[in-house]
Formats: sequence, structure tokens, C-alpha cells
Amino acid sequence: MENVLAELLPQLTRLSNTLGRGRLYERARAGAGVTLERPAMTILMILNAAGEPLRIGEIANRMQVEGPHVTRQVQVLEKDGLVERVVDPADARARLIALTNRGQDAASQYLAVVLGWFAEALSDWPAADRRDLTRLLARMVDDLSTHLASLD
Amino acid sequence: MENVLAELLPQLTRLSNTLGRGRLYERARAGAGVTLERPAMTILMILNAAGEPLRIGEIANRMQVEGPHVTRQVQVLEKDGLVERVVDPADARARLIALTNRGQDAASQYLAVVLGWFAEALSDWPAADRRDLTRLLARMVDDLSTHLASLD
DNA sequence: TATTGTTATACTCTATAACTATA
DNA sequence: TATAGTTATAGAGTATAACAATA
Repeated sequence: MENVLAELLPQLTRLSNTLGRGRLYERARAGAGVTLERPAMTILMILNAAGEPLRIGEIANRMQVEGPHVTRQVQVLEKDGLVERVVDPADARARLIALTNRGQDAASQYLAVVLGWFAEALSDWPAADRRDLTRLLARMVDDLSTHLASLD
Repeated sequence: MENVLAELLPQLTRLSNTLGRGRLYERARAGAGVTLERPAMTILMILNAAGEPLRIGEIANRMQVEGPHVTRQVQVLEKDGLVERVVDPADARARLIALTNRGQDAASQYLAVVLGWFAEALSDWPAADRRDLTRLLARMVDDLSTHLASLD
């Protein structure tokens, strides 16, 4: 198996670079009608995927970054009217970060562009292959995340 | 398909963050016996995968970064004795970057640690699933790269 | 006393512009 | 005149340390 994975690793790196950086990101971001730095957009995506307001610390966990970084990005998002910060009713130390309507729209539109790219790129695929890929890929990410977390 | 991919996208981002950043990277790097910044290690991996010396510009292409970034990283690698720079015999303007023995060892050992993580995480998988995943994932990365490149 | 978040600061990563050398 | 690479500089991304407020 290792030989196959050895080929895969650079490809995964390349894919994540392609999607996460450079002009391609600018193009997808333009579709969202906003001008945000990448980590700020990542926060919108995380809130969108969560479907509920999240704490600063929880966002930092999911991004796998330190707290202060999230604090600053959220300040920009709040200034732009894309998120709101409310005191957590369960704990006055914490803040809950929620998408505003504008923030929800931006997240949805950004996601639509990127998913559209995926759909176009894979339009020739047999449906069975698409199903298999998403199933196996989800499981891999799951198993790998669990395993890597267990190393600490 | 799009709903499944919508869940997958943050997971892919998270996976690439997990592998590419933070203490996990430090641990894999320690296995390689060197102390390099991430982009420098990426260059070692690219040269290792290529199996032959590459030009600065070609490395920049594969990393999807601009030239000056590669120049500086290569200067560090050369100072550490992990790569050599020789004038391209075919074009005296260009430089060919080649792994030294030490650089080859560092790349191999780093790769062994990361591939070991993959192998452990997927150890319970049926062989057929592993084969299917690598085959489909390679094809996806390929098709997606082609499609995204065609957008420019 | 421990935890959530913020402020201040510094380091890493990457891009752009100006330049040198060769084609 | 165009191309490969380098040097210089600036901006984006992230971490660490010190602090404030609440638990």
C-alpha cells in the first residue's frame, strides 16, 4: 500500500494548495461578493457547516490554530457585518459567533462556486465512482483524524 | 453529489491543515533528523518524488508559488547540505537543484513517518477499499487539476 | 485557582518589483 | 528583446506571552 500512498501524498498537497491559495481562491471569493482574507473565509465555512453559532475556542479547534488568530479574524468579519458576537448565555466569559444573513449568503455563494468546480471536473464520472469516492474519502479523513489525534 | 461534497470540503481542509501544520509536522520532521521550515521540506519531497534534479522554476510550478520564494528556501537547503545547485548544462541561465545523500535520507525518513501514519490509520481497511480509494482519489486530483487549470 | 478570550509582539510564509546574467 | 534566477521589500498568516474577566 505504501507505494500507492507515496504517490498520493504529493497529490493531496497539490490539491490543497490549488484550492486554498492563489488566484483560484480570489475567483471563488469574488463569487461570494466579498473581499476577505482566506482564514476569515474559512471561519465563514466552518460556521456554515456547523449550522449553529460557535465559540471562539471551538472555531480555533476546528481550524487547528491558536485563539488570538481567530479573535482577530472575527473582529474583521464583525466589522464587515458578516458575523455577530453575543455573550454565551451559559458562560459569560465566552462569546458565541453567529453568521448574519449577509455572512450566510457569502458562505453559500462561495461554497457553490467551489462545489461547481468539483461537479464540472467530475462530470464524466460514472455515478458509482462518485459515490465510492465520497464514501471512502470521508472514511479516510475520519480515520486519519482520529489516529493523528491519538498520537498526542 | 453536491451535498456530500459540501461536507467533505471542510474535512479535506482540516486534513491538509493537520498534516501540513503544527506539532504533527514537527514530529514527522524530527523523524527526518532535520529542523527545516515547512516549504523547505516540501521542496525535498518534490525532488524526492521527481527522482531527478529540477530547475528553480519547475519547483516553483509544482509548489504553485512564485520563484523568489523557492530561491530563498533552496539557499537554506544548500547551506544545510541537503541539496546542491549546479548550472544547467542545457542553459547557463538556469540552475538544477539536486538532492545530496543527506537530503535524500531526510526526505525518505520524513516520508516514512507520514506514510506510517496513513498505514496505521487505515490498517483495518479491506484491501479492496484501499485500492479503490487510491485509484479514485488519484483520478479526482488529476481531473480537478486539469479542470482548474483550464479556467485560466 | 482555572478557563475564555483579548492585546501586544514576533516569526513564518508568500508575493511583487527591480535587477543581473544569459539566450 | 525575452527568459531564469536573485535581491529587496512588503503583506498575509500564525504563534507565544502577558493580561482581563468570569467561573
